[in-house]
Amino acid sequence: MPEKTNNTKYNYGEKIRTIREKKQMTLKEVALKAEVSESLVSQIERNKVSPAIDTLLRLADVLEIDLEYLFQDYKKKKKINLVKAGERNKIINQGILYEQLSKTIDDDKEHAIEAYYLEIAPDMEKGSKEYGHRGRELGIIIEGKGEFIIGGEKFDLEKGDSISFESDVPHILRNKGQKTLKAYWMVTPPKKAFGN
Amino acid sequence: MPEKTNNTKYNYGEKIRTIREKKQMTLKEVALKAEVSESLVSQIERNKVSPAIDTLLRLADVLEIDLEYLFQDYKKKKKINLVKAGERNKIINQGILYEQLSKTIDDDKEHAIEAYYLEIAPDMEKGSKEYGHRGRELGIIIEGKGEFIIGGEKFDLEKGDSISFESDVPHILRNKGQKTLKAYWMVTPPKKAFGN
DNA sequence: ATATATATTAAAGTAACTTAAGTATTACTA
DNA sequence: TAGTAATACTTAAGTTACTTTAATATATAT
Repeated sequence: MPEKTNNTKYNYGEKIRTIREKKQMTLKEVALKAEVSESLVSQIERNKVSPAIDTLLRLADVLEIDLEYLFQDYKKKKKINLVKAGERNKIINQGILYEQLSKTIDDDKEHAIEAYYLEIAPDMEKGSKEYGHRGRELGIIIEGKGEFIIGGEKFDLEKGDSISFESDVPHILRNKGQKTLKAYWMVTPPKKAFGN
Repeated sequence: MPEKTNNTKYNYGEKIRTIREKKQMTLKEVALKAEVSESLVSQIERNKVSPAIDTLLRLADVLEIDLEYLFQDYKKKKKINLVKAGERNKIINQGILYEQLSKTIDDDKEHAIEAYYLEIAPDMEKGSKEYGHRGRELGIIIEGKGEFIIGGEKFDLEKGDSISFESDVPHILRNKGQKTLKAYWMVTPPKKAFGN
């Protein structure tokens, strides 16, 4: 009869144990600081239980790690990702041209930077309705005149201007000129970095 | 007698409820997809319980949010950072011109993207000096011809090419043309380290 | 008013968590 | 070479609390 184990996917138990051992701390020591029982830490590290989030937060605090670390995929390969100018993947969505500057590998979006070259026709706009996506965006205007509205503020953007902001604040980029608005646009980290 | 509530610090319950309502999903719908009871979701959203991490992961998945979002501090100011074309901070270092595309605010290491406009004179090169710099970089060639050497591989770069890679792999960008090599360059700062 | 849908509450269940005892390893002493 | 003690970790049983089932409330609509 097989033993019960949880979360083979992330295996955060082993990660916790590894970190604890690197720090040369004992179960007792960690348990004491986290104000939980020594036994519980042992069980968590061996994936015997699915701890309460409060418990996990306390352990992460004691071990000085981000929760994110425990749930990130380690299949990540340090791939070098070259996209030639003529081979950009192009997407047209609602009157806006997106050219991908980093390849999207099929089964994942593991790029720490998602980058696009954008073309927005006159009077068209690019909006966002992302909730809870922690991250930051940065745009660089290459050509044309734009209007950027974010969190009640309005900015006029011209060639060479660059703007960066938190992704989860609703924002709109609108072409206010006569010509096509061209820009580079970057998002980091990509959406859905972990937790799926 | 005051009601029992957990996690006043992060208040992820309210966040979950807010996101669910924005997505116009019902408790039942979320519960069904996450394979937990409707009742439990209700209790979690009102901070009545400290859910198991597995439960929380399922909810995050259904709502398409990062766990991290639920536990980030909201004291962070979501600063909007506009740099006008003519007002870029310029740095010249070893024959290379760097123009900052995002302002560096003193106490703030929170910029997820550090961006530069680069100009490299013929035969000059830009190397990576910093070791253990975790994170990712992305470059876009605007003009000129370059040679990019990373981890034993060599790439020829031309106008419009973009390349991204892990920062901690030693790399060199060299101008191999007759004209000035122009590029945009982006760096994501490292996350909180662990164990070292 | 009846029905339907959404959210909360109460109870019973099950699993996380604690306490306490157990094993194993290491170290010290005779 | 034991023999004892101390340390680190695991296991077992009891307690707490998360989770579910089912009932109740509340609003909206037919």
